[in-house]
Amino acid sequence: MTREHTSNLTAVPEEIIRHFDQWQAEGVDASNCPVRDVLDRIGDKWSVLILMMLAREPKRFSALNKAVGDISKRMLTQTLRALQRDGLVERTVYPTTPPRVDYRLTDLGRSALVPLAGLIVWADKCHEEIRTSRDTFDKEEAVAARLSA
Amino acid sequence: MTREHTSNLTAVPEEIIRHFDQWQAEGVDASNCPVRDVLDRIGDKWSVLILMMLAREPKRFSALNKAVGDISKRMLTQTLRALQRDGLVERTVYPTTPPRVDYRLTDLGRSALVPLAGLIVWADKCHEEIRTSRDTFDKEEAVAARLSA
DNA sequence: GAGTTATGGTCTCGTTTCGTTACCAATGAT
DNA sequence: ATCATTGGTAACGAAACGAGACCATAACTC
Repeated sequence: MTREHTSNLTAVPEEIIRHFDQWQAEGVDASNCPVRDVLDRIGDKWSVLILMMLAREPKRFSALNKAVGDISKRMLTQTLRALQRDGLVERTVYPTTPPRVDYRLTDLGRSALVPLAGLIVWADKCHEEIRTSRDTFDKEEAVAARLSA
Repeated sequence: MTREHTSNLTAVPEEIIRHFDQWQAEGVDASNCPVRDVLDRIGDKWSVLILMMLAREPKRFSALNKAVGDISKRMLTQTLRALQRDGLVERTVYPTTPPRVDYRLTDLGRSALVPLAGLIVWADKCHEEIRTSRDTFDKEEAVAARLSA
């Protein structure tokens, strides 16, 4: 049993766990927890995606709209405004006609991508296992439903 | 050198950026992007919080309810079911009266906490800067609104 | 033996948020 | 004169969310 294998799966830094413990003791309401504050914002449906899309280079509104595919203009506007408000994204308007608007990451936005990259790698690695688990769960649920009917 | 500054302080691994580029080329619809699949799920309002709360040890439903504070029982149930379905959390029922139900992280759930910890550290470090940015943005917006009125 | 308490939910209902579609202003091309 | 293009807004129906009432069961209290 290599230590490497086990600890890769289960090594949550003790320091972080202590952090969690502390928050837990106080109760992590939105009002008193900075992590809540930040996670509620970028933890929405589109923010992470858009940060990803801007990683390499600035993009125009329409390019983002096309890159994400199933986002509506409404939500794209809304998400970009929120990211801009939080200082993760910068908006530049060129007053031509038709107008041209560029969105680019700020330093803060780029810094966010570092931890997000870790999450993305994890998601990519584990999504197969997750899908399998979902299938199993749904099948069991279907069986249970049939029994109770 | 297309990008002059910034890469010293905030290095996003080139490998990750290439990943983004690739997805971008195809357009990241929910249907074809594994990261979307996973992020849409755990990127909701409560999942990350609950994973955090379970980091140290299993917890009962009521303990989670108290720890998170402003979550409703409805959403707690819903979130826990989703996490269970995805195989991140395990649910154990002890058929006593009143019933007792434990929730604990699976190995997969623990493995998620590693990248999440990175995100949490980032959030903790940057939330002050983000708040400042919000204040500035809101103030400017207020000025703009007054001008246009 | 009636009332109280405790747990882990579910149900209902009103509010927020989201997604879809239509529309707009300004200009250059046809 | 009409149409296409860009970066959005406005309005409306649909879906998700939050607050609170309710429930089953049994042990304990009076």
